[in-house]
Amino acid sequence: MNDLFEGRNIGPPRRESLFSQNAVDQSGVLSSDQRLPRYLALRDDLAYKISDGRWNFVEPIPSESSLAKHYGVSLGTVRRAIEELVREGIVERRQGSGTYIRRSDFSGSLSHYLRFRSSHSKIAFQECRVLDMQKKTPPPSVGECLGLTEGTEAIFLDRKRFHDGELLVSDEIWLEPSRFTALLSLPREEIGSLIYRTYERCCGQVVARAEESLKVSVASTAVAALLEIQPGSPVIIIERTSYDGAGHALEWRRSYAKADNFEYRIEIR
Amino acid sequence: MNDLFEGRNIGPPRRESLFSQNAVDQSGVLSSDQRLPRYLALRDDLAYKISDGRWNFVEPIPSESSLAKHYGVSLGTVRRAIEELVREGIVERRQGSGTYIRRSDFSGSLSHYLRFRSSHSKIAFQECRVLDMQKKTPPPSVGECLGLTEGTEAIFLDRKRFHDGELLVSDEIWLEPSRFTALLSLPREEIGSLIYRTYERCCGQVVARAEESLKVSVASTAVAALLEIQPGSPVIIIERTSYDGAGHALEWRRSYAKADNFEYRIEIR
DNA sequence: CAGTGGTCTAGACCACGGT
DNA sequence: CCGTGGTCTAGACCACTGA
Repeated sequence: MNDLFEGRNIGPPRRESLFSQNAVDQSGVLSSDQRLPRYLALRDDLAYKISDGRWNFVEPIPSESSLAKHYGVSLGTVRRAIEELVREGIVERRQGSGTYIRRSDFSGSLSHYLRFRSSHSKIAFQECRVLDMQKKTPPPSVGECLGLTEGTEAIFLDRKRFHDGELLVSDEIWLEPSRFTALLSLPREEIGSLIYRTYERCCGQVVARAEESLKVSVASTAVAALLEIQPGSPVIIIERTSYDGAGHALEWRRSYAKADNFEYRIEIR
Repeated sequence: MNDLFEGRNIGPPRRESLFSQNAVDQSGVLSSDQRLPRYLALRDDLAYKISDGRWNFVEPIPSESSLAKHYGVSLGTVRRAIEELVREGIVERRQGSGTYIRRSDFSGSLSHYLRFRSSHSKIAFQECRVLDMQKKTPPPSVGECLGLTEGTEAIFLDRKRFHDGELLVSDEIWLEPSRFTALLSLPREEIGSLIYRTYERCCGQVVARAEESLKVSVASTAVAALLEIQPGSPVIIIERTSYDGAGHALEWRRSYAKADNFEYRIEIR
């Protein structure tokens, strides 16, 4: 039970302040940067323990009061640390139940902002098909992004997304090869639209975070063929790099989408 | 001095709880929804006082301790309320100095994400020119957005933005007429690129918040002429509605930009 | 019903900013 | 130097969840 906690240390009393009531490293806790506020040191330690996979998604992490007791800090400090993690989207609180590790649902992804004008029904029918999956040498920039040495093969997927039968998005996906070998033995039909859940179920890889960029271009003949549109039509290009909890790149992808189906809204403050 | 505070009430003791130590409406304070947590009631009251312009941008709002005393709540509750306002971008704290009302700097605006490939110099030279300014009847959708009755004239501006001498963005701006009449007597040359500062200086109108949407299209002949590009080239269309602190729409604008100069990046969690 | 997070208080010291 | 926000503690009651 106590091994639920073993990890890095948060830091000794830090700052020789008079009011540091707690002998802070009694129970094998605390140590790190010192000048860092305790709630941040705690945040870092919790983030580390979350990323190394010792806690799962279905059970809550240890309760606030047990954390406070374990680390020898006050409840308020624990709450502050957890608030940070909530703000960062790493964790989510459920009153009466506990604090849970959050998986990204990618609701902030730019490809969420594709409108589907063709769908007159309320529920847009979405279908995903993986047309190709093989080991292949990625372009140098992609290989570098995945942390591969020059010339190493990666896993390549060619995927198409349809809405109400209309082809809207074409994805080119590159995966870090050593972590995703299990995927290659999976029939292509079983890699559905929830590809990140497949990564979890089949390869034990959890995407925690991603970076996306969006730009606009006109379809070359090659891209036009991918999307079954006229060359010269405007297309949206979304590139995404996905990372696990430890910050290692797992996936790089580039999506081409018809530009007339895209609208993005934000609020500025 | 006390009139710095007069405004709405936050609410009587709300919830007949035993631990409600403070006779909460002694000094003319508190009242509102009741079931609302106090820190939210306080947040609402502060937001109201900020929006009605009783406090300015150069001085801090009353200190946490004076707010706590005035409202008869604890310091922690005041801090929680202010944290909300910070999170919403309404206010910003400066340690040792005070808490200040924040003006939006629009750093989150989508038009910030225009890359300027033409500029090889480090500093992109930006120039803004207002080509036209007049009273004009806006399209019904714009008039409605500004809260005008059908057929009422608004103030229209045609503005171009250049980078290193190259025309990149064309703006069509519509302003709520009664608040911006002073603008009409200003020479067009004096409305620079910091148009929101002009609104403040010249008309006393402060933009607190805005909503933006982005979509992609191909240039019609009219738009192609605006941007001096070929018809059929891809263009970015950014529409923005700006609001004052009380939530009234001040400005509606639509910007056309060359698509090949746009790249937007986000992080997903 | 026990346990979790949510709200709230009261009061301490610290670090920073301006006078 | 004083006043501001920043960190931290200790302990209370409330509202919700799930067994």
